[in-house]
Amino acid sequence: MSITIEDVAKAAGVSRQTVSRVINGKPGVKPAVREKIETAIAELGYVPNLAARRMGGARSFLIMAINDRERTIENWAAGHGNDWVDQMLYGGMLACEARGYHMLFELIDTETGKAVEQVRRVLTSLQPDGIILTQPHSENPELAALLRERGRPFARIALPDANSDALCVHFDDAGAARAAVDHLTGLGHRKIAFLAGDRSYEASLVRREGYGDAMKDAGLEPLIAEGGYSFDKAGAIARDWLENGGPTAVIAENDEMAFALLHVASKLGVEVPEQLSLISFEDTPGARFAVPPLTAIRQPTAAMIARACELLMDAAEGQPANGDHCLPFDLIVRETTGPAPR
Amino acid sequence: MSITIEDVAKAAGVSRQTVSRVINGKPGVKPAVREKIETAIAELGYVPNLAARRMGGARSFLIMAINDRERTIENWAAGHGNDWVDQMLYGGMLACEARGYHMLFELIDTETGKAVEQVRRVLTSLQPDGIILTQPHSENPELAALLRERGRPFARIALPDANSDALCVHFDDAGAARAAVDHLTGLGHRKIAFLAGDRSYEASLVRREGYGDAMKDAGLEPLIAEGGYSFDKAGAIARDWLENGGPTAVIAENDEMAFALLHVASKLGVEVPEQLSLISFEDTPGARFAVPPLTAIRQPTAAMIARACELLMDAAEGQPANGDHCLPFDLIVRETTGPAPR
DNA sequence: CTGAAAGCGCTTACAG
DNA sequence: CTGAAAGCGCTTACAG
Repeated sequence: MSITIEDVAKAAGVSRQTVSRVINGKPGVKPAVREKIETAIAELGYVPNLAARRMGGARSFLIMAINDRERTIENWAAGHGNDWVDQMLYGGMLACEARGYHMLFELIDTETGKAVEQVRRVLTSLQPDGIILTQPHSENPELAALLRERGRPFARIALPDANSDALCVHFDDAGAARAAVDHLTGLGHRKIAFLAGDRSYEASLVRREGYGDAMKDAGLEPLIAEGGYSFDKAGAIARDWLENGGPTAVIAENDEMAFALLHVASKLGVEVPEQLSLISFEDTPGARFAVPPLTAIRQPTAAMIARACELLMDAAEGQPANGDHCLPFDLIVRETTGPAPR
Repeated sequence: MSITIEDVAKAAGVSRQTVSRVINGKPGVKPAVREKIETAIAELGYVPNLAARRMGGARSFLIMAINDRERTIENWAAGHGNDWVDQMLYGGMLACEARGYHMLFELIDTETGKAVEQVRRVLTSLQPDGIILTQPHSENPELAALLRERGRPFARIALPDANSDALCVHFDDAGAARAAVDHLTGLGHRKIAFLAGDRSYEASLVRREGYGDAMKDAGLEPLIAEGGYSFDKAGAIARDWLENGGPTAVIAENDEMAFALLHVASKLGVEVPEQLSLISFEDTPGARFAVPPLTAIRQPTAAMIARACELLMDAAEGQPANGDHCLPFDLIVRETTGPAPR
């Protein structure tokens, strides 16, 4: 029912292998023949069937991103939107499309046993040419082992792992923490706290370190509190700080905690940014709707996924990619940072 | 390299057709044999290769949702998040997954010529079992014609089209408009305006009608203004109303226009909801962040896409689906509606 | 109830 | 530079 390679071959008066060569941009076809084939393709509107290509032994032209099932669904169900997924699709779909690939997107359970089983299934049912592991799957060594064993190229969206040379794409967490500190010291702040997330996240550790180093370099005393990425925990910490002459500036590891700070400050009549400056490390769409709008580090999510796709497509085409790729972040200054109060 | 149907057949001591029957849940396999095969499948961890299934002449197990390229990318690029895409994936991915299908998501240009060409391409490259057409593609007759000509089941997320019996899934726009009016009259409002979007959208027309009928039934005078879904246009209209003793309540067709109203009201010192009540017809995540949070009609996006997927999977499995399917909406009362001022 | 045959639309070696 | 052959992992009729 559809036009096949055979139809093109017939129309161009050649064999189907020759058509295949042209489709795949392979050398060794006389220019005149190539042109005849290209004309036939255009006239017939021929488009190769990907399933058949795959069966023939070629690539699947599929890049699969693996996301955390629970967290993703939770966000969707709450109607919160999901900035991560949006930016991932933005970066990934366009990168794939540009080279004739398609991006697939799977929800995988966090629990290792289930995760391995589920990834195994999609690996064989869909046969993706490359896999992108996002948090927290990107830090799961068993998943990496499975992929390596299957010989499937994969990219971790995560900080480099000393025990592994797997391809990884990330951004400069430490540098971003330092940039946040520098922005604040530039405004005259000296009591700058870091409202941290969870120690089980590698990135959180690195950010703390970047923060600590920057503070030390500025001759300031670091102050780190554990907010666990939670609104309530962060709120309690904020209340303690604001009621007891704590920091004049806070760097929060995610928007949720930044919102808590804003909330408590408003309740306590502490003005932002006049009396308290605030930087978030996340910048979801809500950051812009906050009152006042949050100054924030913007992670290059779309760019990281796009890069991962590029590297995986390169690998699928025979140029194995590896190493770690660090992408630049942005510090977006909005309205929650201002000169330190005297 | 992967386990194939042949391996299972060998392990169970049967032919591969018999295994195929079991995989596909077809009748005519002796219970004992079926069990033996199922055991082998479990032990070997066999998972069918979808590309091969497709090539063998079966389904592709792919459902493809077609979205507006420009609008989607625009939202992503602005870092706005994209509630529609999120809810679409939420409803669609889970529905597909539950029956062993996968949801694919394509960005297609609005311009008809390009759209037809692009859809034609993905149709033959990916061979989806079903296609979901979302706005504005769902109102493009050429796309519907192409799909019909190809014999591919498709569902329009749109209001029923009198000229077509194509499967369509939508929600009760007119009923939602009426519910908004009723909520407002229940609060004592009598001057209730409808801030409409664009006449080129079928849904907008239907909502106007629902609004008009409800007003008439309540013995009230309808007042419709054309806001074109635009912040600026809506702002100008709002200013005119608020400065000249206009309506005490407004129903806006999208959040953008509702935000404009809020913005102008705040500028003019008009208190919401004390002096002005407001209902939006969209309820993106931003609606909750608005000050005050918006009372809104919530469209059942996830449910509509899930339903479309169900119907298309039914069709792929031989139970052709048709007709129009109307899903219920929610009126979420937050803080922008209150008793009419006296 | 079960199996042998043919074929889906491609690609990969292998000849020439 | 080009083509004939074999095969990828399945499924669909068709026999028995």
